Amino acid sequence: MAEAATRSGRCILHVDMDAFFVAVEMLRHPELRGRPVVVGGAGPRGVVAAASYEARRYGVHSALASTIARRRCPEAVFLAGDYLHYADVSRQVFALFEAVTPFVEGLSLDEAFLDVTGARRHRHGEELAWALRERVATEVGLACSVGVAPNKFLAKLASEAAKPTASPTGVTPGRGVVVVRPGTELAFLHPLPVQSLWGVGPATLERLRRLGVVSVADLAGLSESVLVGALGKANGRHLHALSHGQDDRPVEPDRGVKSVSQETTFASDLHDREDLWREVVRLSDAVAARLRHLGLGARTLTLKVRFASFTTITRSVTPGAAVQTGPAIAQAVSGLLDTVDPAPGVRLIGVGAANLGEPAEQLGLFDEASARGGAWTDASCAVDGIRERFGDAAIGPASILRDGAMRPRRRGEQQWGPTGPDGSGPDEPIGNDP
DNA sequence: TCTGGGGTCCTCGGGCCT
DNA sequence: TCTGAGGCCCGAGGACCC
Repeated sequence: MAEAATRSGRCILHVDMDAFFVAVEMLRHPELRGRPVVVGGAGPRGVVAAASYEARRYGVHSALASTIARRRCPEAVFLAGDYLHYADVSRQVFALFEAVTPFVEGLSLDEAFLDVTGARRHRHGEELAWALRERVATEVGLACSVGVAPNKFLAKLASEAAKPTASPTGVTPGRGVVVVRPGTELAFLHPLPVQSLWGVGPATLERLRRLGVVSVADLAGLSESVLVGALGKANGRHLHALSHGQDDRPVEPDRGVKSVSQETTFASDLHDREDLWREVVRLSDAVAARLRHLGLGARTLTLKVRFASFTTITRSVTPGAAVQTGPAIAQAVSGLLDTVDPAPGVRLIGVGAANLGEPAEQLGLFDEASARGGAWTDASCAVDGIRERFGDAAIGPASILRDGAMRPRRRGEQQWGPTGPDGSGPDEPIGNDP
């Protein structure tokens, strides 16, 4: 079955930065090297975004509640994180990727697929992987792990196998580069636990366990019809193909944005509709600014609410015209907010925009401006210009003002959870100083 | 005091139309 | 006029990923 994956002769690299956010912080704070370091939300509802391998020895990992992380590793240095700086460093790293091949598909700031099938005419895939790893280390100062394989999903598994590991006894350096050669796909793949596969999360794992599936080999032993019956058509077919090493998805350098959203978790639950409305206006404004930056409008708007019980609901509306201003989005979402009862307590609220396309004209406040294409569009462009010159905090919707204080927030700020009740959060490393 | 933020994709049910 | 089938769109939510 691996033949299908190799017949095309593709060579894909998956490059994954090692503990990226933490590693970037260590470039700025060399004194932190060798210490347990955690980047993430430091407030009562924050989560870990990244942990150094020294911290992982204590069972600290990404998505772990910060409170638990502190309990497990009290001596760790906790950093609030600086998303914008990480994005800057990411651009440097991606520039090195693009020097190897134009076919680079970024998955996140710290991870990408590279199709080096063409570049391989000059050098072997493995040679390219080692050279790239070396360049990232010498020119940016960061470590990465690279998987080399005939398709994307095997390359991803290979890079995982190349990574360092941490256990209570210590940190074991990774192999750096792992190659899955054509003809060895199934030997590499089948011994792995089934949850290694892309798309097998807790829910799917539980269903597979009921079928007696533990390893990828077990999965490969089931027919496609059995998997479709258990997991649905798309997921069943997908996992059946993966279990046989088959993955024909191309590396896509320009994957367009499909949706834009912004959400926020409150340090303490909100019960008042007015408070929620202020947040909706602020989030709508932020989403609109990003839409304008992308030159897109949204036809579908979604309100997301997570209650104190952690149950989450979404409500969406498709008014018709594609909008890209804060007031237009807030207006559409206001009707959705009216259907929500905040009495039980709301811990998170979010505004999303989907069904993206050419922006339509907006309803205007002023006739003259409306006739020219929309007052809110004009006003929003002016706001964009002010923010460009003076920063995001310089201007915002008046309706989010309370007690004379606006609470602007930049994109990427507080990426990993709310700060304390007073809005404070650590900017400098906290924990036991050296 | 457990559980963030930003995405993508899929499934399912209901409404509408032919 | 009624009914069922099928296609399509929309809304809601689940699952998964980094």
